[in-house]
Formats: sequence, C-alpha cells, structure tokens
Amino acid sequence: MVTVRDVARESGVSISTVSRALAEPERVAPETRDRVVAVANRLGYRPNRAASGLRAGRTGALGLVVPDLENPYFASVTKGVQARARQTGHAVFVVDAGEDPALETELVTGLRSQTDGLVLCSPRAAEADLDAARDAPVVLVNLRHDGIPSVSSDDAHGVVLAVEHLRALGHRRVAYVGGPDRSWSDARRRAGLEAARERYPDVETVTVGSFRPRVEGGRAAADLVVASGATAVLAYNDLVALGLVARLRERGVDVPRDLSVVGFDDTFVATLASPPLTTVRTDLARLGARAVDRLVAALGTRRGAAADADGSPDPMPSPDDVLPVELMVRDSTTLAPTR
Amino acid sequence: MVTVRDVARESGVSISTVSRALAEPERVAPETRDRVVAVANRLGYRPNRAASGLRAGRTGALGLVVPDLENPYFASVTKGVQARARQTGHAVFVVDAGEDPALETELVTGLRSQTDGLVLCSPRAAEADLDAARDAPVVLVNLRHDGIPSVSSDDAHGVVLAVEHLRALGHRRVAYVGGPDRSWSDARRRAGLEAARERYPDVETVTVGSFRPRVEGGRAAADLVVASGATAVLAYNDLVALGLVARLRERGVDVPRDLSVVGFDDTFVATLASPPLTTVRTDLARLGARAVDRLVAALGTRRGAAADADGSPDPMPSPDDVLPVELMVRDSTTLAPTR
DNA sequence: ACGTAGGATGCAAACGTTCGCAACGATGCC
DNA sequence: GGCATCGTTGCGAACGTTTGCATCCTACGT
Repeated sequence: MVTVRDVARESGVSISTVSRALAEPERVAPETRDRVVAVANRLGYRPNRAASGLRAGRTGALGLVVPDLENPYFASVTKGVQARARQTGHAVFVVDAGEDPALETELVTGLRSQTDGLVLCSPRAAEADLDAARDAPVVLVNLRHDGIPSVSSDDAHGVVLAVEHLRALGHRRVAYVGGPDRSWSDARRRAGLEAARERYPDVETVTVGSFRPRVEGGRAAADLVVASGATAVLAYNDLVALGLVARLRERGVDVPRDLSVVGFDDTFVATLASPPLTTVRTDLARLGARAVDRLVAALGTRRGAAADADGSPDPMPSPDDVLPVELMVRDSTTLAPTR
Repeated sequence: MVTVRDVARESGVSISTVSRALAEPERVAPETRDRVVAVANRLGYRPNRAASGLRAGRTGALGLVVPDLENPYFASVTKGVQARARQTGHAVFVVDAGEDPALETELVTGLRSQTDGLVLCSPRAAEADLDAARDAPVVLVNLRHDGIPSVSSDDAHGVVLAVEHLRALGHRRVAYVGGPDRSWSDARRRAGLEAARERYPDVETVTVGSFRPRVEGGRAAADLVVASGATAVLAYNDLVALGLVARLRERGVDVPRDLSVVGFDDTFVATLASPPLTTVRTDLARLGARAVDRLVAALGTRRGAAADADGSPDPMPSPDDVLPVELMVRDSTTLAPTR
C-alpha cells in the first residue's frame, strides 16, 4: 500500500504538504502542487479513507435506508441517491429494512456510527425511534417530522389531479386502495382525497383497507373495490395498481372499460403493464438526489465546493422540500361506464 | 462520542481489556467480560469503525457494483447481498455503474480503497480492467474469468430447458433475442442454444442482434422476431420479454397463440405481465448471498465465526460456483400454431 | 514448599491521515 | 534599509482502535 509518506519522499516535500496539495490545493504553491499530484498519480496513491476519517471526523460515507429494494420505487430513489452522492464525493451504504420497523431502527443505529449522515426513505419506524436519530444528520424522504429536514413529492396534489381527471371522465364514485398503516405517504394520499372531496363534492370517495404495497396487495384489494360500486380506483402505488388489474382481469372485469385504474409513482412497471397505467408521476431520481443535496449541505460546506462541473444541485430549498407531481394519462382510465 | 476509554474507566479495566471483551470474548475472564459488556451497553458505546479499520486493516465494508439498480434482476441480487452481508457483520456500498464500462472500472478502483472486498455483478468492463482488480478480494457474479472466484446461474442449462419445453410444444423454429455484447450471460445463453441445437437437431434456432437488456430492447427486437418466421422466442431476460410482448400485441400478434415467449430470470415482473411469463428461474437473492459467502471466506476466517445462529451459509463451493435453474411454465408459451 | 505454566490483564506502539502551530524566506511598505 | 506581513512549508500531536509483548497472579505438579 502506497501512503502519503511515499508520495512525500518521492516528491521531496513533507507529508503535510502532500496532504494539503491533494485536499486544499489553493493552500500550496502551484508548482509544488503539480509535482505532488504527478507523483501521487504515478505511484497510484489512494488516500486511506479510514485514516482520514479517523482524524478528520468524517467518513465520506452516507447511509440510505429503504423498506424494500425490490420495489421499483425505492430502486429508482436509490439510484438517484447513489448518483448524486458520487458527485459529492461520498459513497453510499444501502440497507434494506424489509418493511420491518424494528429492523429499521436497528439498522439506523448501526449505520450512524459509520456514516456522516443518513437518508431515511419512507421510514416505517415509530416516530419515537426517529427522534433518537435526531442528533445525527438525517434527511427524511416521504416523511415529515418536526424539525428534521425532509424531501417528499406532492402526493396530496397528485391525488387531486387524479380525481380531477377521473371526474372529467364522468366518474362519480372513486375508490382508494390504501397502503401500509405506518406510511406517511398513505396519510398524504388520504389527505389529498379529502381535499379533492372538498373541491369536488359531486365525487364520492370510498377507501378500502390497508394493503401491502406490492402486487399481492392489489390482488387482495380488487374484490373489495368491485363490491364498493366504484367506477374508478386510485391505487397506493403502481404495484398495487398492477395487482388490481391482474385480479380484475381474472374476474372478467375489463380495465378500463368497466373500471378505470390510476396508479401512483410512475415507476417503470407502469408503462409495461397492459393497459399502460395512468399514474401520478414524480421524478424519483431527483427525489433521491435532492435528499443527498440537503444532507451534504447539512454536513457543513466542507466538501460542498467539490460539487463542481458535474451536476448542478437544485438551489437549496426550505426545511421541508416538496417536489411537484404530474399526471401521466395512459390507457388504464377512460369514460365512466354509462348506465 | 463515547469511546473505549470511557468504557474502560467506567468498568475499571484497561482499554485493551475492553477491546478484547468485545472482539474476542473468550480471551477475557467471564465476569470481567460481562461487566465490560454491561457498561458498554449502558453508555451506548459504538466502536469507531474508522479507527478500528485503520488499525486492523479492514473496514468492515463490502462493495457491490451493479450495472443498473432499476433492473429488477440486480435489485434482487442486491437485496440478497445486502442481507447476507448484514449477517456477517458487514455493510455494503452499492454503486450503480449505469451499464457504462468506463464508469465501472473507475468505481471499482475507487471502491477498493474503502472496502475489504468487492462483489462485481455482471461486469461490463473489459477483461483487462478486471485483471487490475485481481489483487483485491473480488467475487464475480455472472462472469467467469481466470482464477477469480465467481458465482453464476446455470444459464446455458436454462436455455436447454426452455428449448426442450418449446420443442415439446411442437415448436421447430425458435428465435433468441440477445443481450448486451459485453455480457457474459449472453454468451452463456448462446452457448446453451448451441448445446440445445446439438441435442435437438430438429429444432432450428435463429438469433437476433444484441439489444439493451430492458423493455425498449424487447420492443426493438419484436419485429425482427416476427420476420424471422419463428414460432417461439427466448428473450435475454424478462424485461426484454415484456418489451417483446408489448410490441407484438400492438402489431396484433397474440401471445402465446401466434408466438410463444420465454423470459429469463423470473424477476417479479414475470408474474405481473399478461400473460404471465414462462421463464427460466434462478434464486437471485441466493446468488447474491452466495457471492458474499465466498467473499467473506476469502477475507480469511477472522469474522467467519460470527455467522452464528442467523443464516447458515451454504457449504463452501468450488472456485466457480454455479446455481441451478428451473423452468417456470406460465401462460406465455403454448402449442406451436398448426399450419 | 518451591518452581513453573498458563490464564488474565495492562502497557504502549502502531495504523495513515489531518491540522494547529511555528518557522522560514521573500516581499512590500514606511 | 529595517521591520512587518503574508504566503509556503514542516513539525508533531492527535484521532480511537487493535495487538505484540510484558507482567502479574493463581494454581498446579513434583
């Protein structure tokens, strides 16, 4: 292993100068810097992260906790987080909490000691456990909680857009298939439903239970939706929507002729379904990138300047940051059946 | 921050004893150990990874490089890697190389300095670049290369199974839609095709180009497949299969009546397609877990004993480890059209 | 009863880096 | 021309842990 000493000896300077030449180039004479950098490259010097982290008190690592990596939603967010983190010179520990609140808190405490900061995506943990993480730099995604910075999409507005769309198609009775109980996103969607009902009193809404945010959840919900007499249904997310469609098809209920279906998130599965899903879109990679931006900003402006030519981060937003949504109208919604 | 000194002072022993009590419990007297552990818990002591890594020469972190996190295949493998790594006391840096060979090698070199070992999943990098990583502990997934340990699924056999299945259904002309040029998996599938052709000379096979391993790739391939006159098609993976189905449907070609389609990998999208895909299944989480087992084993038996009650790792396999495949027969394949 | 083996613990050095402080030389100003 | 200032560099300590070695004590064997 080639260390800073080797570079120092080889380029005839002290190790302090080497360290500075690489970390704070402006603090060292240009020709010295060039020489040092050249030698460092020639020898293939890679700074030892552990040593630097030990002395400087930062690890250069971020942590990302998601409920389920196999869920395309979180896969996209993870991708965004990871990409932006690389631009800011951080590596990302990714952990999958398996939708398990207990495991989640355990992972968070474990991760805190080996990272500079954490991104908690759609945490399922109890709010009390969240408080425990307060002293560490944390950014929440899809969950707002007290003074902890957060990034989320404007789910409530997404629901309003969806209801608006369905109403324009003549639907007057719309079902909503709810997601995990603990999920803040689900609460936001329900709030949106409430707002829509106020704005469009002629649209009845009916809510069916709380289901796992996966395909099975949608399958389980399908029969309840049919029984509810709704002519359109808004699903917690795209996977649930797909489960709905699959089960409905088995029962001989045609989508969209007999029942219009709206998904949520516009993950890649939305377009490959048949029919392609009408869904509420958010830029998930941007959601993740934004979370990293906020986290890095919170870590102090130390490495902040390192975000050079690459991606220009969005201008820093207010403590609670809400990304816009957009309704993608595809083939799973159509005119309400005339009776 | 509570350090080993605090624990030492509080429990009336030296810091060496604290370190040992936590790391090598058998080397310290039972009552001392219990006392130390109790104090450590009470104070909420968390060992500083950077310091421990610096001194001990290992970081407790593993790296995982995948071409695309949004691809459900890699999402599943990542999940498996992550879960097993946790059991062995490691955290996992996950990086998405975006199907870009150059970025991939760059990431690998960057990751090497901050991890104990790397899992390279379906590397797209040139083999020469792979050689550069040879001195570090590396396990390859879905790529075999010289003496580097690897884990893969028996893709070639999967292809044989698929062809066998199609032949039994009366198909005599089968198309294969190839994946990325650089992909070793693609080469294995082609080898399987060759083997199948030898075993079943009455089945003609025709190969169409090399496509991106995503839905768009399948869409692009669909028309070529139709023109080829094949009555059945084997896709590089499930996403490609779904793209095929979508495009075929648009053209009025019914699946499976007019054309049978077989996917690969049995990712979760296979079941939510309509029709549900017949596909070649591998246990992807196990693939990832296995890769971690091999990597940890290669790191020496240091922490090996820490894999206690939780998951019992598979018995350690030969240098090149091949996982079995299984054909999942669903609704996208049926009897060859009679003409 | 004495010597010794071995278990339990402590001491102190290292790991590779960063950073406060000081030294040095050169430049500019009065 | 001397003194102050500033830019550039080096010295050495510190970060928190692990670990080789020394030390102490207990208990055993002869």
